[in-house]
Amino acid sequence: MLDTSRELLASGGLAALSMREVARRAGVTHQAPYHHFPDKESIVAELVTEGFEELARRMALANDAAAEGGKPEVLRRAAEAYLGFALEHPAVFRVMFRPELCDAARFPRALAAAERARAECERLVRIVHDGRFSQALASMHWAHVHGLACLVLDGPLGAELPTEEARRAHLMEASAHFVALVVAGLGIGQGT
Amino acid sequence: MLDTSRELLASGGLAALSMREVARRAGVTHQAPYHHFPDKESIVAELVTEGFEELARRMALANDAAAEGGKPEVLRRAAEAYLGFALEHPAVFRVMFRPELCDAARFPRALAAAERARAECERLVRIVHDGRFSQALASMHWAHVHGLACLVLDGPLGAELPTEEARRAHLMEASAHFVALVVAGLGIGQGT
DNA sequence: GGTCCGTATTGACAGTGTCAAGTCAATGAT
DNA sequence: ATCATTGACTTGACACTGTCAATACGGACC
Repeated sequence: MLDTSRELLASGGLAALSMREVARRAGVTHQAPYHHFPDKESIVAELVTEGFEELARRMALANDAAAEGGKPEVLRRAAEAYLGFALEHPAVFRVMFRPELCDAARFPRALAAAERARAECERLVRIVHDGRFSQALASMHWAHVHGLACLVLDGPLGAELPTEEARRAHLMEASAHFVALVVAGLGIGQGT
Repeated sequence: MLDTSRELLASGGLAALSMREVARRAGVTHQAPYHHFPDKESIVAELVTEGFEELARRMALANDAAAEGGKPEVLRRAAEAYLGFALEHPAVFRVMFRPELCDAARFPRALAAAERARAECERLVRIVHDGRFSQALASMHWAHVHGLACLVLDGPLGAELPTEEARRAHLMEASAHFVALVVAGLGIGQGT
């Protein structure tokens, strides 16, 4: 059932995800899905929750690389994690950042999952900036990867980078510039 | 007519923008708008076009500050221009980056306007990086402001920064960090 | 055996975008 | 002056959506 919803969302975007269509694909009448989900928003919320959980998982894995690879490696892997998720699940990613589709007050699980991803972002900031943290710094890091993801999915970059490899390569190149700036900035601020 | 559409979009998001509602507000029947716009997509496309034109205008103004203020000032003003537009016209901004709502092939004007904004971004890169340009560099800069805008409009930042002043302040603080990194990176690469 | 509950069905309602045809006034050419 | 054309609008329909209401079925439990 959720699988069907995921397929619909992935194939035709949010417009293709309709209660009646998932019922059709399940071979039941249009009202049957309402016994498993109170309304359409609940289905979307479930997909959003799963999305944030998966994203947080990937971000956590990237942050765990701090021990072996050092700060540049953490930044590289974090970007790879975030952008990899966006490229592999574009439709889910888009829906995750449209709060009007999934009221936070009604779906605390979705909010908690998003909070988890955010916590990983905060962890990254502390790792990279030697324990220091500010919301502005976190926003800067998050905005970098998020902006890249948005631009390649729905912006001008997406139109002219047709293959997934081209997109990945371009994103990692742009991200490498950012990482270089950050490590250079760290080097100026102090040693290491 | 377009004014009504803008109001609806601004007040209740894309969901509130319906052909029948603009007809209602104009005091005519539901079919009348179809004599001025072939379909709903055309209205959205018009709003998107205007949006990109205004955005490009603001970006151009920011870039023109190169003569007086130097690179950091250009970067600051560019961020202010982009984020200011997003904060002042959130609903239009959101629609501008949802290509499924406005087929580029059908609406070349919208595409041209978007291209103009992009050209201003390229101009900024050349100004800041002493004439050098790469798509990856441009993506990095664009992603920074675009990511910030998306996060504050629809992401976790938006929920806890209720007033517009708080949002503006936070965005400019995050952006200042980025600008500092860029100028630091430039200082390392060469003199100046 | 009877009751309850989860699952499914049928049928309806309001709302949407959009097609098709018809009305009606103004305009311009013959 | 008459007539055809054009543009703005109306009426009426269709298919589609999410959702509410009432109804049926079938197994679990007392």
